[in-house]
Amino acid sequence: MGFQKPPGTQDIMPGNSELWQYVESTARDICRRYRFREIRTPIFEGTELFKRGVGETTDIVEKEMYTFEDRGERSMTLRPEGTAGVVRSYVENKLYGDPDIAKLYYIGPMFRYERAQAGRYRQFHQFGVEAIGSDDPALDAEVIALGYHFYRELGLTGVSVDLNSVGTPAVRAAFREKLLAFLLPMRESLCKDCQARIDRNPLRVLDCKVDQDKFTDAPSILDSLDEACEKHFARVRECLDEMSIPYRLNPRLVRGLDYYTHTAFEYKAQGIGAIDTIGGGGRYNGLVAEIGGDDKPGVGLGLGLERTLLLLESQGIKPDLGNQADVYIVALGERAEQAAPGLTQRLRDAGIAAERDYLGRKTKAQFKAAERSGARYAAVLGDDELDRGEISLRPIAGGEQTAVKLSELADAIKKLTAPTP
RNA sequence: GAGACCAUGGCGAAAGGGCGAACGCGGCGGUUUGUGACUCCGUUAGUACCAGUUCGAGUCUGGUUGGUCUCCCCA
Repeated sequence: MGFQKPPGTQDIMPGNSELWQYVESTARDICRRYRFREIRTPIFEGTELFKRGVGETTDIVEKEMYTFEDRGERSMTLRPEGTAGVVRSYVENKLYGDPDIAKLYYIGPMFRYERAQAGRYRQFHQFGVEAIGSDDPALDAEVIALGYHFYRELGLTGVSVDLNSVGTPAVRAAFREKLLAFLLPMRESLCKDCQARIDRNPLRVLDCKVDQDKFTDAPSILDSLDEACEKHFARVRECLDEMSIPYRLNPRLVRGLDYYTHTAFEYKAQGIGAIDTIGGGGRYNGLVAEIGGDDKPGVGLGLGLERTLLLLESQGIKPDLGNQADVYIVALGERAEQAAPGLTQRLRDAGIAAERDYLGRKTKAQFKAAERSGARYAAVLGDDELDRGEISLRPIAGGEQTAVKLSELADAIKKLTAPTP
């Protein structure tokens, strides 16, 4: 029957879109305070960018990208994450030439071809920030703080920060060997998934839910860090402590993108089905060079907006969205209907959210519509009022209606609907 | 990529092969030619789609599409 939206996508309808706007404006205001500025990059890029940036062997690149050939026979991909595009833009626009580091944020859709489930969609939205140009561990901490601040500002509780250091590529390679030496002998005793993971991504085996207890003696990456990594990580933790940002050390935390170095972190919360990660990020010191720019270090995060919204819902948080009308014009009779458009326009000119009936409905139905509109007052216009150059303001919630001069209607409404503490 | 469950009006929800698809909410109209939230009355779908079994299917079978959830992985 008719057309349907593609699987794993959503129509964000009125009533819900206001909630999105609220979450987005919260993100923007956080960024204003942390001095991150918005960047808007294309939602598709050349496929090669993601292969290079995200990593050829990641799940994202191997099986989740929306890749297509454009009419010029170039391979394009709908962005599966935000960092690669931002870094590309950083390099292309030569931001490395700026005297200050780049502190950028974005809000927008991402695309991954996966089976949808609670909190997972094929088109989803991320709020992300990237700070490029400094290796200061304080910046890692600031990015972590920003995300934590965002959730707290929305009123969410139970959001925790998992923190790890994944070192440098050299550190990781060495650790990988150590880990394999530990895992391979016990290979047969591990669950099926882990046996497969040993080959693909041994670091992830430690995260297994089934075999948790078998890994108590497993080597920890935190013990394998070299001096520079360790120093950086220690300073990150020190900064977080000073900022009063709580976190949980999780040496088994591994992120799904290849570009992370040193700091890696995830925000976790319960309440979205089987999913507990609501956002994450980390440092990516080799990425800018990989994309073809100067060897600039960077750190960033990406937060799932759908997951944030889901969490708001599961925690029963309902912000006042301010999507109600201020006044509803009830027109009684033909003359009133004649006068209604002009009257409505004058109110809107004065900054008032004015609604009226366009379906030729009877009085009773107009009052019901007035109630639905959320307006606190109905402005009732009939022949009597019209003759006297007046209009009646009737409180929707009940009570006496008062007559107001038509010329003073806007002011009267403003006075009546002014926010009262 | 694999699996489980589900699919009736704007919404919620009945009908476990058979009279005109109950009921509630909501909408519209009337009761009350122009001042609503109460009452009463009327009205508002043919059961996601396609095919099959049957005298007869919303109810059984198969397929398609979509949804929910889970594994994998992540936001």
